[in-house]
Amino acid sequence: MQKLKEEIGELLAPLVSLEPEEIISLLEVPPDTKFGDLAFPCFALAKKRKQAPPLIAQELTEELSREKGTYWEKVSPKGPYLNFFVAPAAFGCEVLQQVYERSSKYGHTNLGMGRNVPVDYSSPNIAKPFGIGHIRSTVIGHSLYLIYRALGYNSIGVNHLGDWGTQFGKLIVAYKRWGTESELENDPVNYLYRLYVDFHKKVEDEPELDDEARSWFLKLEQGDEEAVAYWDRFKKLSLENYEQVYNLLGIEFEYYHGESHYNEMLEGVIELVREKGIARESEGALIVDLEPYGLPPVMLRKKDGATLYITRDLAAAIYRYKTFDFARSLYVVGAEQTLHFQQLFKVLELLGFKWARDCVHVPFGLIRFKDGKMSTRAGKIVLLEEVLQRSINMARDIIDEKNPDLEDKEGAARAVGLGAVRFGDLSNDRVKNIEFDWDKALDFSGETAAYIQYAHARICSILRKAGSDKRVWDEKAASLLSEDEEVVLFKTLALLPEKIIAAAETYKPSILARYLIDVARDFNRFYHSCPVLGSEGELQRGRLLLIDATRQVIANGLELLGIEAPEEM
RNA sequence: GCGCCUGUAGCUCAGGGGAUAGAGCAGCGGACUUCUAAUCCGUUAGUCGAGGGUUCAAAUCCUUCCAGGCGCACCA
Repeated sequence: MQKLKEEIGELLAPLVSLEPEEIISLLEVPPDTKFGDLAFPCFALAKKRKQAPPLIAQELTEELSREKGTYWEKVSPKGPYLNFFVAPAAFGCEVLQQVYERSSKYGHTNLGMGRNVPVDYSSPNIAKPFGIGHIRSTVIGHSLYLIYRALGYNSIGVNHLGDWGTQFGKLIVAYKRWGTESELENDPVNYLYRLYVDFHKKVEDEPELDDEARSWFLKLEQGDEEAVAYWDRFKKLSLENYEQVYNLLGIEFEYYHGESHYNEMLEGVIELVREKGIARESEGALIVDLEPYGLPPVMLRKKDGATLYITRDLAAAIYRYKTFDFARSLYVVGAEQTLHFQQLFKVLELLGFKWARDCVHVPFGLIRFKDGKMSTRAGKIVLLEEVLQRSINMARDIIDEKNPDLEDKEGAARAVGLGAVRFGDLSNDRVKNIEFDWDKALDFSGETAAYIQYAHARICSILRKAGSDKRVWDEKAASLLSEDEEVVLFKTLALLPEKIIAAAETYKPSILARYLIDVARDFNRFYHSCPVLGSEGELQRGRLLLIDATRQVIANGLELLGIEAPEEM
């Protein structure tokens, strides 16, 4: 598609006295393929030429009537638009050859030139179970990590564990007051969670518990032996639980640098802020006044001397820049922390760090219950493991029913079950809140991962039956594809590279997810009207190339969403 | 009170200056002796939250209002 655009840019440039790049950026896709495949809107020329746009389109058409390009074969005016029609044989051939040659790298580019992009994602709070609320950061972040990697960036997964903070004070108080060793041993994470919930219940009647928790956290920050021992234990037990989930999801991080990792750097941050003269004491605490920038003040140190979340985030940001010299630094964190990141980036800017503008908060909406927000404190939470397990079980049931003879049922059930949960989070715009609903989370019909995976499996099945010897590049066969369904399909396949770029630029994997739905739909239509194995000779070879390319596009796309593409299901 | 986000078909959502606003689900009716019917085809459905403005052109940009969500100094 890019080649076609470039061709049109070069072609039109002398006629309309615009730069080819300008023309390319003006080109748009018509709402209906009957109009054409790419349209040049003539509004922009109206003033310059002192002519009505439809007339300009008309004239340009006449000037081009004798021309014909490599990838387009016809232009025609429609109202104010100059519409180009692709030359199916040449274009299809080009697309299929690209996919064939680049195979698992089709759609990948080297835009990033190997520059570093740390992606802060998942980042659960230690001592709380891994809830469904954390899946969004995990799944969206991981997909962005993969997408940036495909664009030639060296993405670096950073799990900014919430392994520091007052919640540890709370846990220590709760455990010391009413916890028991045996229960902790028995089911660590859930037990810690229960202690946490109980703490918040009891604090309503005994507000002094809060002070006690704060003082335990202060002890922890000061290296008190008992406090550190508790902290260490709670952290280890929680990490073991998270790792099970990460293993199931196939996620690894380059760094598990939690908040505690930055403890030694906090004094330096405070020093730096003082040096730059942007902080002041207020009511015994150290704050940075951001009022001139329309933001509330931020507190870097409490009156009792303990630091806060943002102090550690400042240290982490600086550390990441020093360590990675990043092109961009992504924070895949819920939208409820938007203000926090505005403040964080503003303070970095005030500290004189030019790279502050390369820090990006990638927000996403909350997952909510019908009756309100999930709350760890109140114990209202759905465990991620439970969702994943139920989804896998459901997929297994469907496989038992639809494809009882399948060999690797377990693998397919995992791919489909996990894919469904992931896709649910990736296919809609991240900023919207999601209402958690079991039926929806476990729905495998319609616009879902299963729909895409099914198309993939069907293709694999045909290719298996055809035999691998038939899958060789054959330019003549590829240029034979001219049925509507064939043309629509390879035109869609041509879009993968630009969709990956768009997803990266907007930090929205949903663009890729929606695109894959289109690919699967176009394939299914093709499947129902154009027999592959039932066709013969060159045409069959051409169709095999087409579906093989489709398979490749789906596989490459799903991979970037972190979703498996099973060969049978 | 102030700030940020969201509001599109009965439901869940795409589209984020351009041509007739699109999918899925649900409903109804069709298509398996033929490459996996987890599929496909047809059909019903809209004051794009409301008003005002900018523009040749607004669901899309600006503005006011309404509704919901999320934040706003000792949590993360």
